[in-house]
Amino acid sequence: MTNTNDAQVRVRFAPSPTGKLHVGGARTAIYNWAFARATGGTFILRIDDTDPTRSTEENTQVILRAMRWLGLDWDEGPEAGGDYGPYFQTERLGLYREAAERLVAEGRAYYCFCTPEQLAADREAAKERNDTFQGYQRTCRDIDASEAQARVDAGEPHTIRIKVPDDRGDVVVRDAVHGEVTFNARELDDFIIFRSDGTPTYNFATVVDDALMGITHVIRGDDHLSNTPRQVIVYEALGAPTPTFAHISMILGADGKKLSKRHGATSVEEYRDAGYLSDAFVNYLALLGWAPDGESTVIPRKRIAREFSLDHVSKNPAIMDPKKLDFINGEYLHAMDDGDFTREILLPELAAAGFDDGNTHDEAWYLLATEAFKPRCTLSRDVVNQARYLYTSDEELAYDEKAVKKWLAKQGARDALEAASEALTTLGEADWNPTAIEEVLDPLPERLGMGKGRVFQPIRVACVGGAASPGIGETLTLLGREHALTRIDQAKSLA
RNA sequence: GGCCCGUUCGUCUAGCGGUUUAGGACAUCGCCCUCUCAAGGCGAAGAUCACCGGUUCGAAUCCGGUACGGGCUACCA
Repeated sequence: MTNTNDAQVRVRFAPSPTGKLHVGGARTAIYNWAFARATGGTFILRIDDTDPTRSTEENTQVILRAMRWLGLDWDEGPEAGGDYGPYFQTERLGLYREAAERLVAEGRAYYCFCTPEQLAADREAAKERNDTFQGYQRTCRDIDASEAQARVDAGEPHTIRIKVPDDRGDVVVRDAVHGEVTFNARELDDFIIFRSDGTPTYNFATVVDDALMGITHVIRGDDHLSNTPRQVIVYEALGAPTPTFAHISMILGADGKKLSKRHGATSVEEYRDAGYLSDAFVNYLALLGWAPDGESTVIPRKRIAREFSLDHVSKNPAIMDPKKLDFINGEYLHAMDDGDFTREILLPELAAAGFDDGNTHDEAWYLLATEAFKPRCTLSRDVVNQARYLYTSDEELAYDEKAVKKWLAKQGARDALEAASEALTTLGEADWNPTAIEEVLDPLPERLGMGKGRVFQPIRVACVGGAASPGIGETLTLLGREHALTRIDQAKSLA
C-alpha cells in the first residue's frame, strides 16, 4: 500500500539463455515480479539471446521452467504474448538495425572503421602514456559522413558507435536503491552499438527494447550500474525517456566470494531437485536484500507481492546462507495441511525412494505417517530417512551400533523387551493404534521399577534400529503389529 | 591506471540526527517440555555500527579522507 501507483509500471526480467537460471538471476526476477504485483504493473519476460554462440533453445526452456517453478507468472513474454513483442531479441534484429541507422542519419552515432588490432594498440599506447582515459580515442568520430557512407558502401568492415555529446556534462542516474549516482560524460566511451558482423551489442539492444517496450523501472544486477550512464546516452539519442533504475547487489558464497559451483548449488533447478519448496525458496531469496520490517522471516509470496517496495532493498551484497533457507523450508513444510503433505510430499518421496507405490497401506496409515514425520522434516526428502525402518525387512533391519550399546546391551533391557512383548500381545490387530499401544506400555516402567527411558528406548531401538523416532505409539502403529512383535523378539538376543 | 558502488552481531537484516544500554531472524549454547529425535516455549552469548577526521548541544544515521571488497572501463551479457 505504500507503493505509489505510477498507474503504469512496466518492468522486465531479461535473462540470457546462456545457462541455467542461477540464484542471483532468480532474485532479480522475484524483485521485478514482486514490484509489478505490488504496484499493479506489468511484468514482462524477455529473452536476451543476442549472443548466438552461447544462447540455446534448451537453456531458454530451462529458464522458462524455472520461472514457472518459482511461480513467477509473466504478463507478457514467451508463450504469454503481448502487444510489445516479439519477446526474443533474435527476432527483433530489424528493430535494432533500424534504430541504429536512424541514429547514424541523425548524427547521433557514426561508423567506425578501426580494426580490433588498432584499438588494442591505442589502448596500449594510452596505458604507456599513463593516460587517465584508456578507452576509445574517437578516431572515426569526425570522418565526413559522406566519406564514411562511401566506405561502408564499398564493403569496408565497420562498427557503429554512439556519439556521446561533447556538451553532455554530468550524467545523473536516478537509482531507487543507490540514490543519485553521478558520472562525468567525458569519461564515457563512444561505445559500439553495432558489431561489424551486423549484430547489436547488449547495451544497445537492451535500451532499444526497454524503450520500445515502455519499461518504467529497470531492476537488475549491480554489475550494470557502471554501464547505466552509457545506456542513458542511448536513451537520450533515441529520444526516449529514461526509466528509473534499481541496481541490486550480488549474492555471494559463504566465503564472501562470488557464488560459484564450489559453493554447491547455484541454479534454481538444483534447489528444486534438492527438495526445496518453491514458496520457501522464493521467500528466502526475497529476504536476501529486502526486508519489509526487519522482524519477519516467514513472508508468504502473497505478502511479498503486496508489500514489496524498492526503498527497502539493501545496497550491500548478501551471502547465501543455506541454514536459513532450510529453516524457512521447514517452516513451510510444517505449515502444510496434512492431506497436502501426504499427497505432495510423503507419497512422491516414498515412491521416488522405491519404498512405496502408495497402495501398500490405507489412507489412515499414510496420514499417520505424515503426522509422525512432517514436524521432523526440514526438506521433503527427509521423510525418506524418517520412514526407512518401515520399509526394510525385519531380518535386514540395520541397527545403529551406538544405540544398541547404549540401550539394548544394558541391564534390564531384556526385561523391558519381555514385558513389552507380553503387554503388546494382548492387543489384537484391531486395537493396534497409538493410544492403545501407549496405554498398554505406560504402566511398564513403574511395574519394572525402571525409568521410562530404560523401558521405551530398548523397544524403540528394537523396532527402528536407532535411538530416534516419533512417539513410541506412532512408531509401533506404523510398523504394524506383526513386525513390531517380531522385531522386539529378535532384539532380545542383543539385549 | 581512471570512473563507480559497497562496509551494522558468524550470516540475513532493522535503523533514515535525540525514543538505542543498537532491535529481530538464522546459526550457536543453556533451560523447560519429554520415552528418544524433532517441533514448541523460555533464556544466554554475540556488533566499540570498517577506520580516521569534520559538522552538530547530540551521529550507526550528514560531510570528507583512508583501508578493504566489488563492478565497469570488450566488436560479453
